[in-house]
Amino acid sequence: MKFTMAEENYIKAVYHLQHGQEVVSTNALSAELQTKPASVTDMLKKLKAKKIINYEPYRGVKLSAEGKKVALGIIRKHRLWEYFLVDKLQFGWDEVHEVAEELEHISSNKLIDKLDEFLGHPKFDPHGDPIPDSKGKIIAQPQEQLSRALLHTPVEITAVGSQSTELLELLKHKGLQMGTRLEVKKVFDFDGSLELRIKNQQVVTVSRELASVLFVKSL
Amino acid sequence: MKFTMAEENYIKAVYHLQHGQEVVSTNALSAELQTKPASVTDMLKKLKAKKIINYEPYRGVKLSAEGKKVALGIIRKHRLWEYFLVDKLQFGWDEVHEVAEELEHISSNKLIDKLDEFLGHPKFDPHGDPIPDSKGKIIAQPQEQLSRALLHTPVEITAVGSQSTELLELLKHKGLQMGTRLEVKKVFDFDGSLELRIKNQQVVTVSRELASVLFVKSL
DNA sequence: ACAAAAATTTAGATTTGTCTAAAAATAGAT
DNA sequence: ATCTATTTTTAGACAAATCTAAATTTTTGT
Ligand SMILES: [Mn+2]
Ligand SMILES: [Mn+2]
Ligand SMILES: [Mn+2]
Ligand SMILES: [Mn+2]
Repeated sequence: MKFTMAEENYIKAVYHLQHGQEVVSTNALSAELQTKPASVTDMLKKLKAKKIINYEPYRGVKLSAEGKKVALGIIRKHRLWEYFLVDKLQFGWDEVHEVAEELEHISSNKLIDKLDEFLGHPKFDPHGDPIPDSKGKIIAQPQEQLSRALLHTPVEITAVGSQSTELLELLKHKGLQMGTRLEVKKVFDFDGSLELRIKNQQVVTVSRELASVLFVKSL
Repeated sequence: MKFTMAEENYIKAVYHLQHGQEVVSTNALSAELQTKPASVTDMLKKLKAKKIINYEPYRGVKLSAEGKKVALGIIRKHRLWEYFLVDKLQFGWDEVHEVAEELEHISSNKLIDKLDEFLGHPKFDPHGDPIPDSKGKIIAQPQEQLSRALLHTPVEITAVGSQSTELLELLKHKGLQMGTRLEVKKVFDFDGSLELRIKNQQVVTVSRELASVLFVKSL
């Protein structure tokens, strides 16, 4: 089945918001997509008619099996294009999300499979998020939040929990990026802020908010 | 100024149809874009309001200076993406037009300039058409039709005058492509068909219609 | 259990891009 | 010069995606 750009953006948003949640609310979609709740309701009816979502009025929404497949296809495109932009075109990892937001809607499947091959079948995008394969299989990575990491234990940043320019600007300023190695020196109970030592470098302080959207793995 | 996908497709169509012609007719646009003449009229009013075209009812349409700039920007994107698909992703030159038709609408200028650099600033697309530079400058290639080439004179195919699958299928079958060297052995007055000797290879016959959309340069 | 608050849906309108059918203008032929 | 055929525009309608305002349903707090 074919989908419009608007439909694809809704499908992807339901997928992202569904993580952890049982069902996704109209308001959550409205906030995510920057549209009014009334517009969301209209689209949910349409996607229900296409059997992409399970939806009952006032009861929230979930992707159908078919809907999950479609979502993973869009996410695959999004992340492969992001990888391309950073790896081949030398974009900064904080500049690619907007562009990929458009590129993910190019319809050709042949294109995306050839791109995948050209890039060497990358497993993770520049933000550390796993890239689904052509069958829609995705690596479920056990994500450990930096805010829960053990003290004095070397870890490496493997993913960030948001693509907002604001977050990426802050990370760049603090000298943090994908693959940065560090350890937590101290956690302050008053505000939840953390003091980190970046491998062989300076000590930086990060807020509770920041530490909760940074994911790490132990080394 | 920003343009919708539909607007961009109209602007590009006017540019292409304008070649040679003084003005472009509503019907010509209707045929090129596969829409009804009434729809074309509506869009022409909109583009006139945006000062992209010069248009008077019943008098035909021409691009304004601004419109030409916009058209060249879209064509630049289209041809760079075609080059990328053939050169980096190993697409056949007959498979890229449809995909580029979508990719040309990705808005980021930074993307297209970085792509240009990545590709090594190519001057011609896979069909032999010149690629405008970032300022909109385009090489005006003196195109010599094969149907007008001198007998027994070695020439090289430099461009094809259409992107239709039908044409490209025929060329593939005859063993003709960009850069193929050949000479015209004979022209038959009855139907305008030509007998060609492909460099160091077999002799093939091509119709008048085919010879008129193949462009060559003398060697 | 019920009233108030919050969330969601419905109703009706708008924009964009398209269509069909009918009217108007232009071009072509005698 | 006039009639006819062709081209083009206008008028009115429709689907997609959005909005605002109002109605409805669900949730929450006492
Ligand atoms: Mn998108
Ligand atoms: Mn990403
Ligand atoms: Mn196009
Ligand atoms: Mn081309």
